[in-house]
Amino acid sequence: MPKEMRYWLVKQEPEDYSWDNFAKDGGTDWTGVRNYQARNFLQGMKKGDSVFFYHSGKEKQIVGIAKVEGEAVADSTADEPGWVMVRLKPVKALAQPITLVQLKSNALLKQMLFVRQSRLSVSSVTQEEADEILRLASK
DNA sequence: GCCAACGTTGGC
DNA sequence: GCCAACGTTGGC
Repeated sequence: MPKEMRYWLVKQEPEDYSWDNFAKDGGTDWTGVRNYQARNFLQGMKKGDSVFFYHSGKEKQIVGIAKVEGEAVADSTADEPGWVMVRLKPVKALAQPITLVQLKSNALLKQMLFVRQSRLSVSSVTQEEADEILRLASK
């Protein structure tokens, strides 16, 4: 039975928590999501899924790939119940970061949910989009 | 620094 | 339940 591979994208201000911080930590609980749509995506994550790591703010580029280490659990940093966090582990930095400009100039990738909805901090990525990102990143 | 897009809040 | 006002986010 072929294993279904799923892809996601999380966004982070590098000034708050950069890929380098993440790589140094060797993994982190993705906490602090306080948006229902983003929360629903977090809840959809399954162990082994791949997660693109995007730097917002000045950089605006996808910089690395992470992996989901486990199912969503209650967010320990939340004041109210109902919010979740997911344990993520770094896999590798992209050989070539993919900038937002590149994404927007690509017919397929400019359709990405997170490109269309820039404020969404966690989003899903389709297999086709993931393939294209990985193709660009290995150039 | 500005502004568009979006989500949340609170008065009615 | 509607909607105006407000706050936040993030691209430009």
